Amino acid sequence: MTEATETRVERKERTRRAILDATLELCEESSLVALSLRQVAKQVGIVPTAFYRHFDSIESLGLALVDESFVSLRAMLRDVRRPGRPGREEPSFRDIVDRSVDTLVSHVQKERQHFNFIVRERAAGPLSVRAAIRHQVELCERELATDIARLPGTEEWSNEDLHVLSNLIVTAMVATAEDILVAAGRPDLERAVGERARQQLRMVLIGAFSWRSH
Amino acid sequence: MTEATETRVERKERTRRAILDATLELCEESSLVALSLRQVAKQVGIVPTAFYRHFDSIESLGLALVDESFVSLRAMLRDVRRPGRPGREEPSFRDIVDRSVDTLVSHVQKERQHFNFIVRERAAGPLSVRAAIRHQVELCERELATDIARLPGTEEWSNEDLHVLSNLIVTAMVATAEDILVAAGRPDLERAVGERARQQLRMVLIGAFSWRSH
DNA sequence: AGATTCGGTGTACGTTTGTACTCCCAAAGC
DNA sequence: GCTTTGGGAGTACAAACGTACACCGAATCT
Repeated sequence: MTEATETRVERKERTRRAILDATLELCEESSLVALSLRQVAKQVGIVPTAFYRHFDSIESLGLALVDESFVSLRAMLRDVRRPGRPGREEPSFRDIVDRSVDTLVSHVQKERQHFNFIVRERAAGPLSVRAAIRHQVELCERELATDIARLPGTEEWSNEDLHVLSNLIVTAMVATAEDILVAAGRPDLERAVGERARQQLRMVLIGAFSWRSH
Repeated sequence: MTEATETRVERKERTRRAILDATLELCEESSLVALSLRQVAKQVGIVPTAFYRHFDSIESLGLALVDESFVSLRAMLRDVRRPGRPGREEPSFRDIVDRSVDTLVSHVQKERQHFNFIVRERAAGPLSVRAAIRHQVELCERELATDIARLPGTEEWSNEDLHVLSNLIVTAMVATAEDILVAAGRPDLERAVGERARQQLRMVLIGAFSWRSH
């Protein structure tokens, strides 16, 4: 118990991780609802019934993966939000857009399995998993709305306006993430998707700001 | 053979329809990849092996449903595109947006199963089904791009610009369709989703047009 | 040192799965 | 009227499924 072997919980955690990883891998070409407990067990290298020591159903496994995936996604959002170089005064829209899209693209590539999982299960997972993902995405929209509210020129937008805009942006970014996943491995395609996302984001922001100012 | 009984092909077509309908119904809470041939057969009321008389796999059944769903969706697009009253000169952006969103909302409600199927299988279906849906959506984007190109003020946009915009619009409309499906049965929510889509579309159009004109 | 906890194993069960095979019989073709 | 055709029924089977149960052995606790 001193330092070398926390082996009991340690080992359990290792198997748990193996289950999560195996599931992410198997989900790359299928979906949670088409996944059997036995497939997961085989991939992990444990006997089927041992699965229950960690999760009591595929569905609760899915909920754990949602949590994990959004931890990773929120880390990305923090990266985007991190203010630019301290010397600079106000980063332009263009700077914000460029950094945001770059962060999204590289993060999706780095955490491909997590994004793949979310995109897939968001539409087709077990009901509770879908609900959990919808909820998390809504939280992201709210966060983005408060970020936008801090931008100069948005002082007198209503909450509803803010949310309409952030919903559109999140929607476009989710779609971009999907396209990056589809384009995976073809660097030219990936760059095209990123460039398109940049243009779209700029367009949306221009539209939002020039609309609000009548 | 005169008129009363085209019964041979007629009957076959009837069973085929029953299979398609049963699949759409079963897919409402699951997904093609989690669907078994036997479930479908039971729902239809035929013996499992009879399924093969009509499709040689769940996957090809899915492809048939994609075709069928997009026939329905294209009918909607024709409705949107149908020009306003002949007397009127130029319908305003606002008119176009309002009619488009209204058409989308009512059509999604009327063809709930088809849209549900597409939204679900687009992300989680068998690979070939996903590819088929992506292809059809791309066709819709191209159609929309040529529609936009006919609008006054877009004369010197590049093809790429047109496609970036139409991609954004289609993305937003797909997301709106998803939200309508989630909101199904709660009329106030449904109206809110429609209203949000209207605002977003207007925003996007304003952004696109004021961006292009420097 | 002895008792306990618990992650993992092995066996066993009743279901459900996809599919191969043979058979049936009414509509279609001759 | 006899033959052909083809959608559907029925039987059959090996494989994979979720899960219940008894069991094991090493890390943990007392």
